[in-house]
Amino acid sequence: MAKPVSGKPRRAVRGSTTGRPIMVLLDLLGRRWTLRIVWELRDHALTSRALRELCDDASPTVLQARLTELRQAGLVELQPASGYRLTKLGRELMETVLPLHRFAERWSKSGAPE
Amino acid sequence: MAKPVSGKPRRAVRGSTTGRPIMVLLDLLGRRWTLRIVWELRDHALTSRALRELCDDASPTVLQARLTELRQAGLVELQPASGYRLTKLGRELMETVLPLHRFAERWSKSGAPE
DNA sequence: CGATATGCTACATATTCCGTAGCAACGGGC
DNA sequence: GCCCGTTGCTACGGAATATGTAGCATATCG
Repeated sequence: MAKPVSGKPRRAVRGSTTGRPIMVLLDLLGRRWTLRIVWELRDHALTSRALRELCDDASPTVLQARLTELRQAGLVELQPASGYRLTKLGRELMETVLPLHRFAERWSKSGAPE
Repeated sequence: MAKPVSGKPRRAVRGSTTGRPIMVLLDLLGRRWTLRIVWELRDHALTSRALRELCDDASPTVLQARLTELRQAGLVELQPASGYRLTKLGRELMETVLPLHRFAERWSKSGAPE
């Protein structure tokens, strides 16, 4: 485990210059694999490698970056024993994202690209 | 690339090789500006240029690409008079995404990066 | 005819992502 | 001790995307 997540401040988030929370959030979630990661962690902790497999073997570089971002955002935490998992806050996010599943089903039957 | 939206199907969506609707959807939404676009269209139609301003002046290249994807996905349509707006399906998506706003507020007070 | 606004595109530059490989640290079995 | 498998994580070069600026064709208004 290299870095205590608190390390670098760096420019808040890409895009969204306003700082409005919703923009920061949309910006954070609108990155490759971020939503997917949260989704895969929805009901069990996963090791970094298990997570990678579930994410179509996305490259560890990005996954690691996303995981760091998500940890800085307080949505994901790393448990020495079990691996990565959603924090309480992360689980709240999951709650609000879950309905997407039902929508996706409806969507795939009406307008989704194949 | 001037394409009538119905033109080519082209490789379904990046990543998500499974084809499960939720993956396709997460993949679609997990792209730069996609979520933001849907958000900005949440309750009024916008011309491409107005949309651009609202999206921190993102480059027209990506926005145009995203808009095309969203149109192919049946979530956004272009009205000659009023500009871009959500379809019925797009509005349903918006419904399921709206709770993010409230979450973002809570989040910004507990764990968000500044 | 301008003048203005629309949707959309070209192209070169920056940024980001991918894929492969590999590291250091921890544990278990022997 | 030693080997072996697993963990989290990183380096690096090439591929894919995004950015920024400019501009096109069309349409609408005066």
